[in-house]
Amino acid sequence: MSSTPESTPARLRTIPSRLIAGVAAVADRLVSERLAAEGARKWHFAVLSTLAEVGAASQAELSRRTGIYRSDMVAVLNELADAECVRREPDSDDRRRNVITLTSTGRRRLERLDALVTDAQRELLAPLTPGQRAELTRLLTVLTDHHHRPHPRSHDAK
Amino acid sequence: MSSTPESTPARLRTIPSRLIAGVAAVADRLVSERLAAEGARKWHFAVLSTLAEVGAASQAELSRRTGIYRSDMVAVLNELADAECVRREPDSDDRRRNVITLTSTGRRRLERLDALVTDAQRELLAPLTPGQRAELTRLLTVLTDHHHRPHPRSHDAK
DNA sequence: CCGATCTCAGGGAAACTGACATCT
DNA sequence: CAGATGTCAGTTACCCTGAGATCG
Repeated sequence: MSSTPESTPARLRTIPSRLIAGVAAVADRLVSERLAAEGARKWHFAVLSTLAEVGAASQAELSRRTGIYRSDMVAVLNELADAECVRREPDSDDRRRNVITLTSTGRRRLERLDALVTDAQRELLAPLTPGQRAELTRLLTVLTDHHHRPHPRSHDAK
Repeated sequence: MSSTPESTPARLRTIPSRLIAGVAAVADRLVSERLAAEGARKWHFAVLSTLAEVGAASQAELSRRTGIYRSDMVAVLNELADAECVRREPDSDDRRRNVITLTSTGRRRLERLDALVTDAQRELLAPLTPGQRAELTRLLTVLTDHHHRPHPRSHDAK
């Protein structure tokens, strides 16, 4: 198998957290490479995808739904707005907020990015049977649901 | 349960690469927090664990086996050497190399860190039955083996 | 000359913290 | 007043590149 004379020690290789980190790295690379071909990054996809599903939203809401920090959201939205994929306008009902809206340009861009992401998933899961893919998704969902938010990542209010 | 009215959109929530990234983040946090209680990080554990399994090794070999970059390995070994967990001495057979050896202090430290890491795995996989844990490990192993190294991460020659 | 090893000097993306002014 | 929001300025850990010096 491995052409290298050296390989990861058995102890390390079977530690679940390391196994997961390794697969996550592969997955991330696959997705990022595909998106980079269109000059996009995964956050762009996450934001566009969220907007398409829930309609217009404030930046804080987008932050919670995508897992991107408020602070980092600013730059992402700047990029998307520069590319005319979203519009950012002050909310007249609540003047602290900006209302982010998906443009038709953004919708078309999302379609392309979505295809790339789907492609990457196919490549990632290629070695598994359909049943195994479903089982993997199921197990991962159980884990995320269980360890779900006491996590700092989505800035949950308490 | 989430007290927030907002949640991740269905489309995003079911994308395998995002699912995996989420679990990987949880896993990483669990492991890192436990190790931090002993003032250690995961790289320390990886290096000590590798040394315990394969005996003395050069830095480049450690780099390949653990997945840490040569460049970053320097600092990790400095820390481990400062804590007297490893010794670093020039190789008399090949004077380009340093031979890294696990000390008895390092061995004791590894025992403690290993317990912490094992603990973190237990917590991570707590919501799964033993059978599910085995299945998850199996699926992840299939994926890592299949996507195995055309990867840049371990500086494979060729 | 070619290649491997160790080291250092960075860059870039990402995760995260803290602070501030503005608004409800 | 407490709390949410958008923004900016940071830090930290990682991932990764490149280059130089030494050596086989």
